[in-house]
Amino acid sequence: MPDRNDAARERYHHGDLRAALLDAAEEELRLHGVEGFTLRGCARRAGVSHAAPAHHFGDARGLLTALAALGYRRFVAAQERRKQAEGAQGAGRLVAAGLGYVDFARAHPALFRLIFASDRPDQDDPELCAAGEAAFAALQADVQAALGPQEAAGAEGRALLQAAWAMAHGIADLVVAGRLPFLPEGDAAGAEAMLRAMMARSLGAALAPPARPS
Amino acid sequence: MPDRNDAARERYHHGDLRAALLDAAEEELRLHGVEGFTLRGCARRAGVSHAAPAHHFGDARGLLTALAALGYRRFVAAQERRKQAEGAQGAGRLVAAGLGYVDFARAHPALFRLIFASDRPDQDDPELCAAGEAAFAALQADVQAALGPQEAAGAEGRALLQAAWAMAHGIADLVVAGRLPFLPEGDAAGAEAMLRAMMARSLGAALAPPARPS
DNA sequence: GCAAGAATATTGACATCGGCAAGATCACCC
DNA sequence: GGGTGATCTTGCCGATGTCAATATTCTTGC
Repeated sequence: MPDRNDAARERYHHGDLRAALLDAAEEELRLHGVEGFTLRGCARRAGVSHAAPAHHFGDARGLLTALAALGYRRFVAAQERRKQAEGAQGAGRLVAAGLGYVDFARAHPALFRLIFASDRPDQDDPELCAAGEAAFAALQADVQAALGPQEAAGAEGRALLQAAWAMAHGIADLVVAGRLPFLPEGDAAGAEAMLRAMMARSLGAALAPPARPS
Repeated sequence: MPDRNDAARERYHHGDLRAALLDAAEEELRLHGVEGFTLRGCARRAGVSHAAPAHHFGDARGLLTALAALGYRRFVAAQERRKQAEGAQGAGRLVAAGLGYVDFARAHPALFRLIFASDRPDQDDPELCAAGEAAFAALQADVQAALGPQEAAGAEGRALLQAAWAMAHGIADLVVAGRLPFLPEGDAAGAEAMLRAMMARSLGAALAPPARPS
């Protein structure tokens, strides 16, 4: 194994082309969007021939599926980061998760669309399915934190889960599309307060059940 | 003008190729999605050569832009239909509009994605801009109906508008993606009740301001 | 050590796509 | 009824995704 780190790109065998292609694909996606994504462009960016990706991903769909799965895991991580950073408890975890949802969409708009609004990834792929199920499980756990295991399993739990999810998703998708009209551009704190208020609204009475009714 | 209705497809000049191409494009979009959309496929479906669309729409983007504008107007009409069918008043108009929003997304998923989640239409196109502004104006009018012109112009009006929009959009986009887990498939009335409850949740206190607090 | 086979990457080919240019056909107007 | 502009076709080009054939390198067994 004669050091393959610096001289990797000069050799016939790349060394870690799979990871390099995922990096290249992410950058291509960022620059050109899902609809301008090109397998040959990825290969060029990674410095290999146009047919090289096939050995690692099969076809373009395979590469985009792997990228979507990778992005999905980062999406869950962004929500987790928010929850931990805020030390959120109870229903506050749902609010924090929603803000993390939007964080991810703003940071990686093309990846967000690849995951949620594209037919190109293979939704039956086991890795992608697992990533999606992990995201759903985290959401269910947050609903439990908000309502307790008893309520969370019932109709109110389902309603809360769907409402929080739909609100977060709607905000995120509209932000990516540049269609949230009153979101302040320069004012990060103001924007955050607005998003927080929108999330809180979707939670309804769940936000402060043990407190007095104001 | 020797009757051009039945024999139109046999002639060198089509007669109304622009409209025929829009029909063909809608069907192609429905079948293959935005990402599988093909200008040549549209031309084939309309029974003309592959270069014919250029004379009416310039390029593929032009055709998709015109289709998006057309779809946007239908999208507004779907919301209007709901509001009238329910005879909705006050904040109920926002709920009805949200249900119309979802109606459209379910009936025309690919068109919905073309409008809200695609970079291919030209968002600076005057016709498309006008359609978008009409949709926004209708939403503003519904907020006025819910809060009155006074409140609607203030911060609460902006918050209500964005919350209702984001909730409706989130539901619609998740439905199109097949990701609303608890939406009953066969039970139309149950599904409608669930969507209605989600919309109502996003409106917060605005739903029944003149009534007693239950 | 080293040869055989597997893994990895390249080259070349093909069908299809979007867009352009040149030519054919038709409608309309004076 | 002839000309002019609009409409449509044909042919072409570069780019793309995928496949087959080939070249290079790694690994494994002996």
